[in-house]
Amino acid sequence: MPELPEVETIVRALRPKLIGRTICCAHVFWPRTLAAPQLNEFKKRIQNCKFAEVTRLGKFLVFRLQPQDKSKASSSEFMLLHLRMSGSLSIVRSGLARETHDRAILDLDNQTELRFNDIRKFGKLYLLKDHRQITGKLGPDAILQTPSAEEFFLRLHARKVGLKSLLLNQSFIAGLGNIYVDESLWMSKLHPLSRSDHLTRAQTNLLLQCIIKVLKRAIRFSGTDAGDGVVDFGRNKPKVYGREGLYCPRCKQRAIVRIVVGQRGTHLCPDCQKKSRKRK
DNA sequence: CAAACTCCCTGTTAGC
DNA sequence: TGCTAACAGGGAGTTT
Repeated sequence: MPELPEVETIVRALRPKLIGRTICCAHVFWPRTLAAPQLNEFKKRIQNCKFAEVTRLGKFLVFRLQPQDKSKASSSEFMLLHLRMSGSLSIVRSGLARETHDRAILDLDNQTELRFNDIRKFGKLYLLKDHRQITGKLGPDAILQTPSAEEFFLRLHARKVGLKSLLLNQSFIAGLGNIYVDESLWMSKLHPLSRSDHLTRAQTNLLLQCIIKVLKRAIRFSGTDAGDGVVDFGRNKPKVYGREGLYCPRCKQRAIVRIVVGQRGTHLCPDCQKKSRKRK
């Protein structure tokens, strides 16, 4: 499940291979992958565009494309891609047989292809003149736009929700998914159901530091091995995620438990992560 | 406003 | 062995 560190890793790998390449032709094999515009217009507008920038915002991949047709006005196009659960990208030499779950392919001008493969078909592709249309709904990117400690405290206190739900909410902070929320809460010894407006300044400061630490470590390791066989991003192993029944690596007193929070499997140490008492 | 539920999907796994 | 049902989950949308 690609979250911020995995998407960052993908961006870094793709950037040198894509910058300067021109798209010759686009193919979409699963229509619902393309969120906007319609297929005909997508193919027409993306053809002869050159990759000018490869970045990300939250979990969105953001490709800035420069149209090459001299006849057209040459304002940038933005191709946005959200990998959701099972999406992945690869660059292969052209002419190879299509893989089973390939949903879209861009033919490039150097005998290679950019392929989007997505088993579960949840991924979404956009081509937009103004990417703020989509990315404008995102909260600050956890790494690229890290909020100040004060801002973080105030925003947590502006809401009255369970911590985990809020950290998963991309309009609150962008980039965290199920794994890194569980890991960040464990590291900061906070309970996923603690209310966001009950945290002290010390706690919100610590939480912010832990989020940054967890994400940067994962980026350093090119992602996290969730142990689900879907993604193998190296040797960065989670401390609690997917480790139900195993001893907490910090206190070594209690086994990790799994609860459900907002329909998401949630892993925590019942000893380290006590739910904070309600303040009177 | 917050929480709960539904939908989109398919590979994996538990249960019979 | 072979089948079916449950499950996983990001995010948008709907209902309570």
